[in-house]
Amino acid sequence: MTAQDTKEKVMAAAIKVFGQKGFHGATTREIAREAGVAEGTIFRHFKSKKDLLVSLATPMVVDSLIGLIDEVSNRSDEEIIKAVINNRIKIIREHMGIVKLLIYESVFHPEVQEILYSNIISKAKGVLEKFISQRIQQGRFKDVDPSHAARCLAGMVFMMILWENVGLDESKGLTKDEKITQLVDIFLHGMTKS
Amino acid sequence: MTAQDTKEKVMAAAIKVFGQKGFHGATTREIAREAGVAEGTIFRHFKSKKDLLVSLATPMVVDSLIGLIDEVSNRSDEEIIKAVINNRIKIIREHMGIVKLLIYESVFHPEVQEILYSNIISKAKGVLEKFISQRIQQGRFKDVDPSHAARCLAGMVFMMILWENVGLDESKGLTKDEKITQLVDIFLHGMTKS
Amino acid sequence: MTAQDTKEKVMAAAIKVFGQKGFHGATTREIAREAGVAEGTIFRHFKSKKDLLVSLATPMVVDSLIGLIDEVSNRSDEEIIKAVINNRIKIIREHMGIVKLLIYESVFHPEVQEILYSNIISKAKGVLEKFISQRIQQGRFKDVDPSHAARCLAGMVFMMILWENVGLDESKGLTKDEKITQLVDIFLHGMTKS
Amino acid sequence: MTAQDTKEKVMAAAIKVFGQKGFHGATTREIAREAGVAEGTIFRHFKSKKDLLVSLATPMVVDSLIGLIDEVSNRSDEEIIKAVINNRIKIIREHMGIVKLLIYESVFHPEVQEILYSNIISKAKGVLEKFISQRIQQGRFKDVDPSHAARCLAGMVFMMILWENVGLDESKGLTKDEKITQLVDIFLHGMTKS
DNA sequence: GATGAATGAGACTTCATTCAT
DNA sequence: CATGAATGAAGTCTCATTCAT
Repeated sequence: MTAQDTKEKVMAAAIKVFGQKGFHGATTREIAREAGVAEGTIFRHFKSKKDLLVSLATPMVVDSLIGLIDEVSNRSDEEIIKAVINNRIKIIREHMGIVKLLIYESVFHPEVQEILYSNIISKAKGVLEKFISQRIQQGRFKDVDPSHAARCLAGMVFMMILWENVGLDESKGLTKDEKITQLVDIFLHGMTKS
Repeated sequence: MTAQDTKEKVMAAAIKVFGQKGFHGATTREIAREAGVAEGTIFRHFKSKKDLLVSLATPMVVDSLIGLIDEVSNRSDEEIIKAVINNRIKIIREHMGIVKLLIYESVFHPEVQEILYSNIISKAKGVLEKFISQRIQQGRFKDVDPSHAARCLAGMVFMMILWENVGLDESKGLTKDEKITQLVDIFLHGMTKS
Repeated sequence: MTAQDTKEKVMAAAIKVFGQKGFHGATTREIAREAGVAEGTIFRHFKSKKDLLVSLATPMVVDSLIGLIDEVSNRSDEEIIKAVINNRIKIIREHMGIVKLLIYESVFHPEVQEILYSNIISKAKGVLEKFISQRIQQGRFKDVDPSHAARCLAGMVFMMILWENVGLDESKGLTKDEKITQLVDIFLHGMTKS
Repeated sequence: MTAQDTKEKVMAAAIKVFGQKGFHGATTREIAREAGVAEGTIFRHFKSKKDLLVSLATPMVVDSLIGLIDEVSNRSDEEIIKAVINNRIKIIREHMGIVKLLIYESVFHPEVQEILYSNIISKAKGVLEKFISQRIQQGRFKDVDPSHAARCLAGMVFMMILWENVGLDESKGLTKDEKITQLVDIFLHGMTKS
């Protein structure tokens, strides 16, 4: 077992326990137990509990977010946006624990917010923004603020996931796919009947 | 100074301190100091720190949410939705401390989530849903799931506010009003140029 | 409602609550509630919680303990001792709450011990001692230390009651009367078969 | 210094401080100071203050109580009973602090009562009961309830110790040995002169 | 005299962090 | 490097007692 292995075991355990209990709710004891190491070992690899939290925001989710648009750029708007959304949803679902955690803690820990924003959100938003800007320049989208529009779309998606995750989602009729289809349709063509 | 006054002072202080530090980050000592009472006094009025948190979710925001739709029902869709959104934003901005608090704490405290949902969200969503359902029946909106559509709109608004509040909002050009206008336009007519 | 009434209500409540929870386990709040008065009222009548405890040891049980021997002095030893025991048991049962309380608190509160001893026990023991001394002088009892003998008898009775009260008394066969009969028989004639 | 050593130091300190002040009267701070450890250390070894109390009832007194009768079984009744009593007295005197404590707390903590009864009292009483039963079967003791008789003897002894311990024992004349002799004599042959 | 809200010292307990092994 | 016992500051909460009404 190398030192790096130990470090990764601790980080994996931290994601799990932080994700379930939040930063303050989690104890180093529980993280250590989950990782199968002694409590002291954590502090060999991370200066403090907070340092451990911050370290989680850096490399993890980021890498799978990029290099998506190009592969699909010759399809229809609807297909592209759906692909982006599906990719995002997949990532968020896979990493729900840490995503919830980072969002939550970012409110109270500015450094987490900073990392969250610059590493994850700005990149994700950039992908959408670039796409929207293109379409506006091509005259195919209305002349709205691309950043604002990207956030509108992100907001719809995010709330959809939030709602599912809350366990209070009573919209019985729609499958996940139908929800995404309707959502994209609203974004592209609005609610008003032509 | 009546007992009720004291209780309210404590609640006001709790909103402030919880809002700044989060539930775990806040200490009863600081809340007491902020309220100008002894620490023990808090526990005359609230069984525990958590009870204090939960009590904040109950009466506060809820009451100003209702009785809005009827007054404006003979205006255009755009005006109605804008009115709803503006009303909601005003309320959220006024109570930003507690709203942030409740949303964030609801992630780790199921009872807060429950209260938040049943007291605040479900009512707010109901207003929108009813309106959307009407329009669908009148054949003026597409036949989407009203609950889902309402959540899409709410998501856009919510993320807009979130973004403003995070202090990372770099969208230079748009005033708040313009943002709402664009947002409602996207919701009603979509991104695609006719 | 006179001041004296209030004081007595508080004392009665204190006997009950102290008896159930012990001195430290009882709270003035609960005593006040049990007495149907405000918490502050207790301190109008008693300097402190401990003062309330001590006040309970003084007048209550004492008075019914005396004036017994003379009335029965021309009966048999067995009858006399049984009469004394039954009288004592009756009193203890009637006042079980406070008796338990005083005995137990006397372990950690010397002043309660002092009061318990001088007001209650010494008088009760005196009755037995005087009787035993008489019998020794008459040559009908062995020449043992009367005080010691009295304590032996008291110990037997006391443990019998204690045992009953603990709820772990598994001696199925014997009625209370038979137990007393056997006990007195042991005291008077011993275990050894003639 | 092993973990076990620390645990034992804490238990020893707890016996001392609980014994002096009672469960509620003792503070974990004082126990820690007495044990020479930090307050937090107590809670590494015991879940709570009450857990510490309960742990004291388990192993301590019990082990020295057994294996006594057999060694002396070919002596006279008087010698046997005296041996039992002396053994018991020795143990109780050695552990007076904890014995007082457990008796006291057992009144208010049912789990302590349970432990006290099943671990200590039932075993001690069993020794006596078995002996008395034997004698009854052999026709050497009267046909009384052995359990009841054992409690009578125990009551005499217990009150004798209690009295000594109270510091109010004014029986000047008798040595401890004489007291035991008289006590056993009363139990075996009663008060009545043959 | 009675009330009960307020007090604040101090109780028990948790937990991130250190350090000798 | 890893361990885990020990630490002690800091947290929540209790409760006897006071005092303005």
